[in-house]
Amino acid sequence: MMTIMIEVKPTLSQRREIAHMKVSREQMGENRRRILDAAGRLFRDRGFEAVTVAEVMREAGLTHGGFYGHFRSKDDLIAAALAELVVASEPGPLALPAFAARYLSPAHRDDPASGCPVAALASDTIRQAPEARATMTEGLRRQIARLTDGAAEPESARQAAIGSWAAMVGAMILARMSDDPALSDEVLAQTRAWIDRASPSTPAE
Amino acid sequence: MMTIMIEVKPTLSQRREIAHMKVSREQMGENRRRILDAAGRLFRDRGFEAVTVAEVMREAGLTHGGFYGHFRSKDDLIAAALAELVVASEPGPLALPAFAARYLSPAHRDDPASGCPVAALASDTIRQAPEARATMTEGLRRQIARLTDGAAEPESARQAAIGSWAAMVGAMILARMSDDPALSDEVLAQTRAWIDRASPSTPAE
DNA sequence: CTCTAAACATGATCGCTATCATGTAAAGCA
DNA sequence: TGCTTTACATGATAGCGATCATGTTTAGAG
Repeated sequence: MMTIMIEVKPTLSQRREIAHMKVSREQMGENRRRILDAAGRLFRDRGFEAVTVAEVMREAGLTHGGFYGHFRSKDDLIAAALAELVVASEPGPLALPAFAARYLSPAHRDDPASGCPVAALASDTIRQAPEARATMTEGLRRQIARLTDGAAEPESARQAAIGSWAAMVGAMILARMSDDPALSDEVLAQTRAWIDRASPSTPAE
Repeated sequence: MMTIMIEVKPTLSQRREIAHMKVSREQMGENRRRILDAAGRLFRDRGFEAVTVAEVMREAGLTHGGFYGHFRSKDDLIAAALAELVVASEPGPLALPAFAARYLSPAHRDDPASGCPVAALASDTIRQAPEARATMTEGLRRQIARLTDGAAEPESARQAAIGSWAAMVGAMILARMSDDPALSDEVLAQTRAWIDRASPSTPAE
């Protein structure tokens, strides 16, 4: 779930001086990707509601008018952006203690925009359109699968995967919610220790 | 955190036929409580943004005009409603396995409006005014205290309290997010089992 | 009992945002 | 090369929602 940080500083300067133009099909595809990427970061940073369509387009280096040439509606963009975020994570196995250590880091807490979409958007998704919820549910299945991949005892591994994944998501939300830095740090560290203690010992990732 | 469900079907009929009136100081206090109660339920159910001031007032049996006689702004209402929700929970100790069982129930999942304000509103609070975040942080401290109350070894108890509280909040959010009932149920059950397994065995609540 | 202030209802206002309407120029086909 | 379509820019539109303005009545002070 910890998506790889992608640096996309769009070369909007290229388009800056030209007014009214049609771009190549290739450019259009890149523009669409830029929109999705900007949306993914903005949504994680501020939630679905607080982000405006115009703002996403601006971040993507375009103006608000062209938006409806790419997406049917803002809800459509939300669904597409979530799918992109969930699909973007590679399906490789995740060894629990090492993964938890990375996930529960202050760096991750302090940078929601390029962090886990579940920690950032799960609550918002609850009230979202069915398609968005379905995408996140599929992401949850995949995450459980990744966390149980290569386990000896499937049953206890599944319990550990679900339990520690819930703890990671909950801890990240609580840590971001807390305005007391010490308590916030402690939530991360203690949850990490808690997961380590309860996890079947696994070699490094 | 699991607030007691309070049935407040206001006797607005009493006010229905009367137009333009000043109410007694006592009535005003009751009205304020009604507003806070309605806000607390609506916010938990649909989040801060999706709930309108007019809607809260309607639910409280009043009209939107009187709102600013009670609160400075919607943000002020949010802060007050959160404080009410967090303070309302009695400070008694919570024995972990029993509390987790109640918390991680399908009934709780299916009724956010009268359920835990943290599971419902923690993510929303992250982007809220400082006062709201401070209130929730204080609530987190209290919750940790309640979960560690009466423990033999303070250190490991604190770790267990934080770890399992994070797991409970995370599991509730994931369970509400999932559109697959079976998976949603499983998240609750497995997280509960995970907490039980990792918890120092405690007698019944 | 009078008078004043309070508490709430009704009815604006004002800004913000999703979405649509129109124009333009270049891409891509014939 | 000329024509048509398209991708995007610019400029509305329209509805919603927080907040304010005003009026009315009665609680509460004297």
